[in-house]
Amino acid sequence: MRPTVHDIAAAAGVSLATVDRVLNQRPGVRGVTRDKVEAAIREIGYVRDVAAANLAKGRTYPLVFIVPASDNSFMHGLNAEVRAAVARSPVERTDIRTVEVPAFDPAALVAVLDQLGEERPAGIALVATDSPDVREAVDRLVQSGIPVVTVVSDLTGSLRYHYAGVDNIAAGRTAARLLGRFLGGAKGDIAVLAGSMLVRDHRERLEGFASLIAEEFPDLTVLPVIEGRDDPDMAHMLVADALAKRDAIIGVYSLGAGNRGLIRALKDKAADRRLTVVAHELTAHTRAALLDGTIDAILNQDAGHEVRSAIRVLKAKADGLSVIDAQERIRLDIFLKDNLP
Amino acid sequence: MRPTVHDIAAAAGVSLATVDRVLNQRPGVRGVTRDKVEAAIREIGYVRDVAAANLAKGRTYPLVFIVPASDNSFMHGLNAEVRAAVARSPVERTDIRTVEVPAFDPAALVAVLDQLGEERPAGIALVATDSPDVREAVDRLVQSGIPVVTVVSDLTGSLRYHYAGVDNIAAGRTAARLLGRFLGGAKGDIAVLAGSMLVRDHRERLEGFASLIAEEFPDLTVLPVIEGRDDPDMAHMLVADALAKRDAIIGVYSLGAGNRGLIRALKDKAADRRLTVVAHELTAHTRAALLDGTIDAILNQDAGHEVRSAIRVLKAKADGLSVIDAQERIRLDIFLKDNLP
DNA sequence: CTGTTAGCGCTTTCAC
DNA sequence: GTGAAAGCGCTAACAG
Repeated sequence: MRPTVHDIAAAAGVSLATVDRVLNQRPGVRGVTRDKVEAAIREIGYVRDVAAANLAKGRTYPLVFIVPASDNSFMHGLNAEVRAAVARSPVERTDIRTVEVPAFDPAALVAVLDQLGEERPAGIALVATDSPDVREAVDRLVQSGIPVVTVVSDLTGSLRYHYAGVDNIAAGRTAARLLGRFLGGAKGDIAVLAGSMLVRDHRERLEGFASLIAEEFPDLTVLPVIEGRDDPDMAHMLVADALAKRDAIIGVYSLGAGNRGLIRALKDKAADRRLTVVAHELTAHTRAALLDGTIDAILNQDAGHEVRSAIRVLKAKADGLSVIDAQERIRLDIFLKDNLP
Repeated sequence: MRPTVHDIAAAAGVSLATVDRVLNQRPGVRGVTRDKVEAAIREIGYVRDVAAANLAKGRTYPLVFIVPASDNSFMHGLNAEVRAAVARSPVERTDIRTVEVPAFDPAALVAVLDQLGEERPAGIALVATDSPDVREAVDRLVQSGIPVVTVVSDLTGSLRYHYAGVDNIAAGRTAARLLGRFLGGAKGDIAVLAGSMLVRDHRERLEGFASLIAEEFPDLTVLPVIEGRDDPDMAHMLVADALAKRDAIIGVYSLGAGNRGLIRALKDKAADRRLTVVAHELTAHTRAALLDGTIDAILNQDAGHEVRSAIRVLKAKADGLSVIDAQERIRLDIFLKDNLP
């Protein structure tokens, strides 16, 4: 049988209450007593039973998920995953609420964050829009004792506790190598479609992509980025336009969302020429396009994993527990036609 | 506040003990009473607090992990992950023991399985060697009430409860497409290195690989498979031999373990010719080879994920709980130089 | 500062 | 068949 608080109490010659105070670093214990108890804990090899502790506390953790109100499949998927987590929350002693904010709008995000500072939930997860104001708002929250984790897009330089998302520079580089190798030494232009350079994930993907192309595929030219604001219609228009104007385009890298529009534009052109295409985010649309050959490879981040990970990390933090690092690493999935889930 | 057993008892006008009997489908309750309680449970929307239940039961789950005693990095890694799980087990109310069996030896595996039938652990995870005897031994266990899950290599047609591993046919097809596209339409032979055709995972990878090459890359010829028994030295010898004999080899697919030997053979030949290589399993050796350009892509299964998943599934089964399917899907990781963890 | 006591939600004797 | 009561390991009032 594992040692319990009773064993510690007996070994240290104190009461349960005192053991509990030491265990939870609560005040009201003399230094000597504390030392005695701590020694007993160590000698006896005690490990706290978190389940029992949580049962006794009867506490549930109010968590808040802030997600952008973007009308694209990726964000819909992310929302669905958060809802699934909400459905599971009674079992997990969490009480999750979601808040929608306009996409790419730092001011709106700051307003929500500041308001949450009043509410004081046990933790906050957000898809960060990268701006100094947001960074400051997050830092205020953290300093007031509310742990914050970023999901999908990070906020480096801030005090956020954790980032549940992929390494976007690596993602860009991976896309570049895939595109370069699939093109097999051909010479030509590459069109890049992004959502907005305001979010860090998109900026980083572009950066990684451009640098690897420059380093290893000098015959390829990366054209100026097209910003489609993750909006299908806008993406369609801009890509169609680019393809019409530029005959030298032999490949496309779509690093944001709104791929529905991209795919439409590619199909319009299908008769004219065969492009090699790498896109981000597996959705119903990109999946179909991968299967029918319009897209050659899809890079993906598992939104479900990101949401579950963010929650696990926030909960562990609240419980003062550690997590399994490997389990919280969000990997970059590469999907070809053959390994779709 | 969530409804508890007390609420059910009150609503149904019975005692806690009776509610508990109904909840755990134990005998000793009249049909009428049972119905009354079940109605109350339904109306009140009760969900059992598993943590509390487990606390009261004080039960821990004895689980057994059977792993092959293969001397290659992948199996070492798998072993390490099992040990890590063992280290975590006090916290998770599991009591995990590992048993080593000789690799590719159905008889030895059967002996161990039969012996475990006596011991009656709460669940068994094994890396299956595919043979009718093993299948029967597993079926005997399952029929005697011990849930069994397969890890890494499956045992289809058996009564195993779950498989924690990748889809190996898809893995083979993915390797084929990657190799085919990287080779960019070249004509030549492809050497295939496997461990043994006795394990299902290797057979399936080969099958997927050969079929996709045949379908989509008719200019490539898949040579008869080389069986290196996942042994570095044996692999080295056989591959070196094949490369020396066959000048038309332009690509290599290594679908098993023992890549240390393969890499050595490839490096010996490095001066002569540039091969395109896809290998399975990310280890210190394959990682280095990917970075230095000896290997072009690595397909991987996350052993840590497999082990954790097997345990979660077994535990959930023992607790009568359900799992999050997406979380238990073991994906095929594709690593290029740029997205290594 | 320290100890006593009564639970958290569930299971499990042991009576009736 | 059914119920009362004790207890799993921990926390939280409330006394002293």
